[in-house]
Amino acid sequence: MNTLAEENYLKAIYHLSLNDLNVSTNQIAAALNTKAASVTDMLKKLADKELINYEKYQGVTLSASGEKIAVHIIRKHRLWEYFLVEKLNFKWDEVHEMAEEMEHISSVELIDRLDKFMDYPKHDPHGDPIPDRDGNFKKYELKPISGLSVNEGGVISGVRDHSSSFLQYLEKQQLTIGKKITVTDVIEYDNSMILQVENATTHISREVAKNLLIAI
Amino acid sequence: MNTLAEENYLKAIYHLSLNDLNVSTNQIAAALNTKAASVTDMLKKLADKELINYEKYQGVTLSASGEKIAVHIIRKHRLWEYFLVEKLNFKWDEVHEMAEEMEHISSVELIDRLDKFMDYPKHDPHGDPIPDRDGNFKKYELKPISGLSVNEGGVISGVRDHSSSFLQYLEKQQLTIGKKITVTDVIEYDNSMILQVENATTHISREVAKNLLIAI
DNA sequence: ATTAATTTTTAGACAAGTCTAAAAATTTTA
DNA sequence: TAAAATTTTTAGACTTGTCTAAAAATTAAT
Repeated sequence: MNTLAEENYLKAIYHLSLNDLNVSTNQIAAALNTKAASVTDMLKKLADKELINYEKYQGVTLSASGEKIAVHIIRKHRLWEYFLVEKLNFKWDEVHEMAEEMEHISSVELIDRLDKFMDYPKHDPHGDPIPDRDGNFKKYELKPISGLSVNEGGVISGVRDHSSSFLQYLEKQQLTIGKKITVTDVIEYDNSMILQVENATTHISREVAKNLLIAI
Repeated sequence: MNTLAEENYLKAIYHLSLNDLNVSTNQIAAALNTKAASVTDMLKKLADKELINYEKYQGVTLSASGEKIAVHIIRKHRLWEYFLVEKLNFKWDEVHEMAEEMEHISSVELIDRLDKFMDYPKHDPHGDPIPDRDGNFKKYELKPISGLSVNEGGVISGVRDHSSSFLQYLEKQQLTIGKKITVTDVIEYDNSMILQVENATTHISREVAKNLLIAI
């Protein structure tokens, strides 16, 4: 088995790999709130275990086995988040920290039974897809609302910022997963947007629009 | 917060304290599968934090705050065990190791909601009482079957050995929590016992009888 | 009541994971 | 394309929790 620290590094590298093919030491340090020197030390260990492909100064990618572990951790994280919201009635902005701890519970059988208990949910409370026990999940495309023009719209299906302050803001504006929105106006000056959300109208900044995703 | 190692020491000291007023270094080392020297080191740290009362060579007791932490960990352990058996359909002999990991999840709110979700169970799958959120629970008396004479009996309410081999054996003999038993014979030679268990008859060794508990 | 056996503590070492400060490599800029 | 800025790595140190070996304290035995 891998240590807690190793699991957190693999997960961070996985997430960063979605944006950049090669992940840099500094990116990892920022994501894990640690120092570049510490990251270099850990990268050597992960490379020794063949969980990453690492060449000095060139950044890293996950190996097949490293990615498998990362995806399994993400599966656990998202299933526990679903459990916390659907069974224990937490709000979507309250569950991330708890799931950060729970994702390290090791039993595979446990997580498979939890999956079955909840009837194999496909997405977590933030719209992120939940990998199945083999690590497969649709990496289906989402795009930020910021790319839409007037009269375009779609169904809110995910977020790029998982911070509780952002999620609380969305909740208050009724901008939650599954809601249908249409862009009614784009303010040229600051690129903010007026949205029609079911019966209501909301004005959101470009910053918010960039972090709010709809299905393509 | 306390580290994983600290939590495990507090829990071990709590369990050992049920049998002996003062817990020795060697007892702790045996319980945690570690060396006496390591235990001494940790006892100093716990004493610095005022979680235990410790005087060199004299063994330890938990302080009020140490006991509170230990009981809370036990609460979490037993609630997770209940969850695993009642919601995820694990067997009573399969859940201990998983609960050993889950008991360290820190959120108090999570465990209180889990408690509510399961409708405030009073006992875990092995008959051990579950402390409430304030740490209160009936330390009601159980006694081993080995102390019974012919024609005496009671309801199976707990076990002293939580090993999966023992639990599997009991399961096979139908000697599970809630079953009513009566001693029909005691073999003088080896102190083994013949039990009437509902419609069946079973012959158990003294070793088993000492680890199987009934309500007084 | 000494000696012997056992238990517990101390001393010194090691692995994991982190840090700061400085050196080396890479990238950017002029 | 050489100097400047940035990024990454190395070197050495610190903390936590563990270990072995040896010393000290306690308990048991003759």
